[in-house]
Amino acid sequence: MINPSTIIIQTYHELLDLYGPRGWWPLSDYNGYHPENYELPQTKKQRFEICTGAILTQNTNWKSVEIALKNLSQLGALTPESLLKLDNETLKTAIRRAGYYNQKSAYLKNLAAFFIERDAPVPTRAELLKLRGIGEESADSMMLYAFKQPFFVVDTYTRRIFSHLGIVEMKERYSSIQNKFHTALEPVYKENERMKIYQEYHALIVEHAKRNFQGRKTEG
DNA sequence: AACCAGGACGTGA
DNA sequence: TCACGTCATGGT
Repeated sequence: MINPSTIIIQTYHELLDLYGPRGWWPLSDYNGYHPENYELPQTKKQRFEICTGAILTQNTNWKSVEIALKNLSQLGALTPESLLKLDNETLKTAIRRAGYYNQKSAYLKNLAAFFIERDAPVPTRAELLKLRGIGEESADSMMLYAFKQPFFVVDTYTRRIFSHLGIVEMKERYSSIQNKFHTALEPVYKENERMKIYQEYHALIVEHAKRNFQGRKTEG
């Protein structure tokens, strides 16, 4: 029987050797990615941009999200307060390229209202999950990249790659897969390091999937 | 020309 | 709980 923890740890090092640090999450203030700078984000505005991107990128190409974010930025609407003031048609037009603009426009306003009402700097995962439009993956992306909390992000690429490696199943429960990664990596890294490892690992998985699975459905 | 992109939600079984 | 349809635009 394969030991999931061994596979998870080995694969992390292999991907890191292959691609190097990725510098997620991209921020417009830094002209995109920022490899080996784990001090970001530093402002509420940057955290809001990350959470906005997390919603816009749901089942959507990141290139399209960049265009939508740029449109919002040009409207000066990349803060919770300013985005909330946009009328819905303007907001929908700005994010049109990212698809699902009817739902996502509503999701973004909910998100903005949450950012304004909440005074504490770090929300809980459960609080994020209560918001419409934020499921488990988006919540973890926000916790990990916007709020620097140690939650490993499980996406479809993770399912594909590690089902191919024989340690998860495609339709396995999200929490079950996440637990395998947490269980594997918790004993190896201190809590302070864990956040960085989870940030890099998810980014490396996406990078690897983009290069190897994009445009074809065969895999090696 | 089908298929996919850094998913989430509502519904009916 | 599970399977399936829906949401929408653009690139390959």
